[in-house]
Amino acid sequence: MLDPKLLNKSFDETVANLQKKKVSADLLAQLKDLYLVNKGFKLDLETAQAYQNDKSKLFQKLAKNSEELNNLKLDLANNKNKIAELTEKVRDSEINLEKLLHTIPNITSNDVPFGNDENDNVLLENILEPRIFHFEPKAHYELGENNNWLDFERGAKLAKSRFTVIKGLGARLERALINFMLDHNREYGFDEVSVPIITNSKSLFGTGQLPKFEEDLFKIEGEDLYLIPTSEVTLTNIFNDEIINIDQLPIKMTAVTPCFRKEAGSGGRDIRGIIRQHQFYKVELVAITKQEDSDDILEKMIECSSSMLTKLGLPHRKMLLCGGDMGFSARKTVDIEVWLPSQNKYREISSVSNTGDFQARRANIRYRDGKNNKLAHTLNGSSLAVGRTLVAIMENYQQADGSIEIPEILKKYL
RNA sequence: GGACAGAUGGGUGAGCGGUUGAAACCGCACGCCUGGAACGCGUGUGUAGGGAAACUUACCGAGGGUUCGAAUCCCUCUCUGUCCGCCA
Repeated sequence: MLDPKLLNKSFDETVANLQKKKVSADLLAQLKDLYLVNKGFKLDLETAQAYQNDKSKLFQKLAKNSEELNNLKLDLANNKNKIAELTEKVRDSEINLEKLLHTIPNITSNDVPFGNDENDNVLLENILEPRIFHFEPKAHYELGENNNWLDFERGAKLAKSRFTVIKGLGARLERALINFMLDHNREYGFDEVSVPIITNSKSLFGTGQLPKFEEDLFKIEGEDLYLIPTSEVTLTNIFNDEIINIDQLPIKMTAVTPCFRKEAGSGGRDIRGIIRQHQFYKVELVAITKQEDSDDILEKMIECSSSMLTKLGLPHRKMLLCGGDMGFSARKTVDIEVWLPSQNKYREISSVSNTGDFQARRANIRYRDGKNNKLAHTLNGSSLAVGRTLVAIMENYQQADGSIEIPEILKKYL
């Protein structure tokens, strides 16, 4: 959540910054007005409350049925009505303020470039050269069916389209990848955590999925519960409404969970194969840090994910996202894209973001720094989407005869 | 799912409808004591908002209600514990 004080104290700067994320200046001006109106009502309310509190103390001193007491009663009855009115006004103005505030994305870090979409992202680094094929490389869905790893029809039969049954060596490879990734992350200092994959609206609000992106989530009927779209939600919210002791920071966690996404609005994109599914495993990294440490830890998380691809021998590149391509909660995001020979291009396989205090303000995650409680910084990153890694291995390690070689490092996990 | 019990500050735990934002103890911080420490003694120590400050408002699981005044009374909900049921 945006700090509403920013609108009051440095309005122009904030407007300029949020232009990167396509937030209009009008909207922010409106937000500032709402903030000031609400503040005014609050002040009036507090004054009336102070009056009521103060005068109520006199009741113990005044004689029963005295004229003074009766007058006071009348006076306070009036004041009470006034309080009720003002309470209403404060509440209404607050609802209006929050409704708008909750839909404003995070401000971006200064080094985030302007831009509209993925074409304006900035290449940071290429790692490993794509292999040269002496035959026409097949798409993973073709390889998957030929090798009897991927069964799309049965997946659709069991649930619907965008669900897939993974079988045989494909299934074992998926599990091997998960184990390999978790071990790798532990070497980078991330403690393994096992979290619920169902979560409530409060947690989803905390990390920014709600209220704006409800249509992307699978909701449990009749309950305030949703399937998680990423374990970022449950990992980060482990600490919601808590004050963390500073010597526990940074907290670095990793988890594997299935993730569930409705993919509303993704239209016909990636309809073939397992690139875009309603359910997929993802190994996640989450860090909770001191304010001054988050930039460094972002770099380490990017390195953690990138080196994992290097170990797997998969060519990839790091892209600094432009404002227009960034997510709602992010202050700075670096995507890692893996080479897919069949598409002859790089596709997102990991996204690592520093959200600054945006999620911490929503989820109320703080740490004690001496006498002060400060909002923590939270970061998250896919330490690779498992399904997409499987895709990348299939395509990059395919042989002329249609078989798939197993990356050396995974052999001990099979 | 059924029955009962409970929810108070960093922790344990008192709280009568009005000097209780909250006793006491523990913890923590600082000071004194000491060569240094322990012990002991003293002082301080919740969160959030507003304000330059003085100060002020809200918060005792959450939300409502009664009252001039609610941690305290009433209602609803949530969670936790115990017992029963059901189970991986």
